[in-house]
Amino acid sequence: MAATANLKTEEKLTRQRDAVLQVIRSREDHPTANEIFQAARLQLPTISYATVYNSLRFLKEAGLVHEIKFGDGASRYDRETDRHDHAICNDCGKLVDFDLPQAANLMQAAARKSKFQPASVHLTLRGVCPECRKA
Amino acid sequence: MAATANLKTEEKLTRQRDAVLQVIRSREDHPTANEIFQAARLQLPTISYATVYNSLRFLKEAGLVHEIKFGDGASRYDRETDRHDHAICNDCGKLVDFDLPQAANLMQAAARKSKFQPASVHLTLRGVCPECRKA
DNA sequence: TCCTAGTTTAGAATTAGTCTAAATCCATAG
DNA sequence: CTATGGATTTAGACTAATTCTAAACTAGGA
Repeated sequence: MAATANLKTEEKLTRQRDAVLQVIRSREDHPTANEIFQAARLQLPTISYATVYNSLRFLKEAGLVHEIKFGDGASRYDRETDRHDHAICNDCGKLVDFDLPQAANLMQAAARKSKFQPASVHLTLRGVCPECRKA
Repeated sequence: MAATANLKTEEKLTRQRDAVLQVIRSREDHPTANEIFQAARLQLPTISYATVYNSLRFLKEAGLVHEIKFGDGASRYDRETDRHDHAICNDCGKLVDFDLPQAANLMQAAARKSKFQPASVHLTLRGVCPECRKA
């Protein structure tokens, strides 16, 4: 029941939604909607593209997955829902999670400068990943 | 000639490219390619969509404008090319620039954690803008 | 069992951006 | 002054990601 712990009683983790969730939880990387669709189809051959998107929206709103958008192509989905930061490789596009607690501490300073009521902060490093550095 | 100061001798700031640059420089906000196209057409009625995109790529590579991608719809373009951070309103999508020099100082720490060779860092605050907070 | 609300499905529609090929521009060589 | 060729512009076709639509399906309560 761990998977449903965050769900309100009226929310249902249907077969399709669970399949999408399991795909994301089973992967180390950050799959796109299309990659999730391909993988989910192995379990549930009739699942449709639209259902994958519907399920992703549902899971996101339930706080079970995290969406990462960088504008470079498709959104990616992350099983890690705690606050964290990202590094993106300028050469190959590889996306890596890491946590820099100091970044979280800058939220108040950022709120002061921008006059926004803060909700979250997120730091993005752009650079070259270890693999591309070698090549 | 300030506009062309950064251009290599073989690069040309054509009429179309200059029109696109002037649109971006004349605005306080961060227009999308489509908004730039609409505005540029007032000056240069035959300019095409593709030329706006070609010009934006050219200006970006020349370092005269900055592209901001958040995955929420279209890329936005910014006349501010120095390093800076952004706040995005979760309610209305408003995008605001600010500079938090402390964020730049986290580049080395982020590089260490991620093992990337760092190129740039950028902090994003999500929250509610002053206008939406009132409403 | 029947009803209804919510969910899933397939495919059409939309949106942002890129590609292509023909037309045009413009600097320079003759 | 004119011809030439490389770069640029144009219009529209194309692609990729995502959302929308409407019909079919499903599960739980009366």
